[in-house]
Amino acid sequence: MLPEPFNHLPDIALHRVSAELRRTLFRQGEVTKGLYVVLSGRVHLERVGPNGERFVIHRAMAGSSFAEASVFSERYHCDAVVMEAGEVVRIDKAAVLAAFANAGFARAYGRQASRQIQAQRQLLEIVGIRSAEDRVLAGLVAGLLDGTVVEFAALLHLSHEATYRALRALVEAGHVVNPSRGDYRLSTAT
Amino acid sequence: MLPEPFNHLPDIALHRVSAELRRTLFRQGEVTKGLYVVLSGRVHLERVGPNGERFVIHRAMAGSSFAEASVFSERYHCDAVVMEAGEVVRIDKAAVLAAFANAGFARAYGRQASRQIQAQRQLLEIVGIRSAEDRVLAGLVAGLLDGTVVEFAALLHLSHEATYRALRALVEAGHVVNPSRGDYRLSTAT
DNA sequence: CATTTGATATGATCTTGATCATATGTTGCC
DNA sequence: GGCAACATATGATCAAGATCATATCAAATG
Repeated sequence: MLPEPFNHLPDIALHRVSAELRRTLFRQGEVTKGLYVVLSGRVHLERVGPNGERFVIHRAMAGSSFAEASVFSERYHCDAVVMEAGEVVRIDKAAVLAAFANAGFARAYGRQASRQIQAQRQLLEIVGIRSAEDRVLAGLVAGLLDGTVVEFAALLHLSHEATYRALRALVEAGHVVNPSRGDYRLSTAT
Repeated sequence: MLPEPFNHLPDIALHRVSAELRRTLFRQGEVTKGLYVVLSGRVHLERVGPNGERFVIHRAMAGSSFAEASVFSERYHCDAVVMEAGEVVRIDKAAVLAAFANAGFARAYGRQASRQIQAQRQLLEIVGIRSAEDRVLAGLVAGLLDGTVVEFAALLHLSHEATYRALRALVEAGHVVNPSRGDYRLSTAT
């Protein structure tokens, strides 16, 4: 099943695409067909610099969509390369454009988009915090530590070593409690 | 005039709010009234930690909107504080929700939102690049240097000194040309 | 025109987090 | 049980960028 809001769309608009490792799904400059949803695997969006340098613009993981903006533009502005084989679905741009006439779809789209924007803004502010300790604390307040510390560290753009040390320092400062190995949470007291 | 897509909305939905310095427009936990557009001045969204630490979640500048997600939720999840006096407009959530029934508004919203998401994803990837030189180069490729170098540096979460040095190094390496003081652009040749 | 403000630019120093290394704990698997 | 893979955890070293300092240049202001 597709994630919101794309589950509102008719099946006719969906196309399973083969996503074997290293395959390029579309290239910068090509005419847009639509957006994509990653059901499993990973896809990188890359932009090519004037001298051929490749920059990763986005890493799409299972459950997320990419190239949403292509629905509103003529040409893709980056390349999409499969970094881990999996299932990927393409959704026709015409179908999405048409679906905006449906208020249910439109609201679902708006809800998803505004939440994502909010989350990204927050993350951008957090990764902008210089001090590892402050950054980790902000990440905790934002509720970003739900999986492993390693994942949390990657999200914060910190090495996991620095993250462990910051967590330890926060525990010693009394801001965080560490009830058991690998379990960190904000201390409610003081 | 309001920025897209909010210029599609009827005037009745708009309310000018007084935005003098330090004023709090809404607080975490309050019932949502709607989203806001900053016409001039600056507004910070702040989240308060369990021990009263304040974290900036977002800095809304002239021409941008904030609290868009409040349209889809019951309560504000952060505080909004005016950091620089200016003109701020509130837009009723009911009006926005209703406007999604209008395909023109819905598409305009979708276009704006998807572009913003794309831009933020790209910025998140760029600020995640450790090396100052690579980060600056990626920023240049992304076309982020349109204003001053100081603004560019802030966007990249780099000190402006480090940014100037990276630009100098890129010029010396032949990746960037510096035709005149303060003017940097990617070199097209080799 | 003199002054102020902010951007550009670069040098010197120092702090901090990246990196490398190592050890233990936990989980799943055959 | 033994092994592999990975998360947790912490120590040591080092490089890179932050910070502080200083100078020049440009534009705006009175």
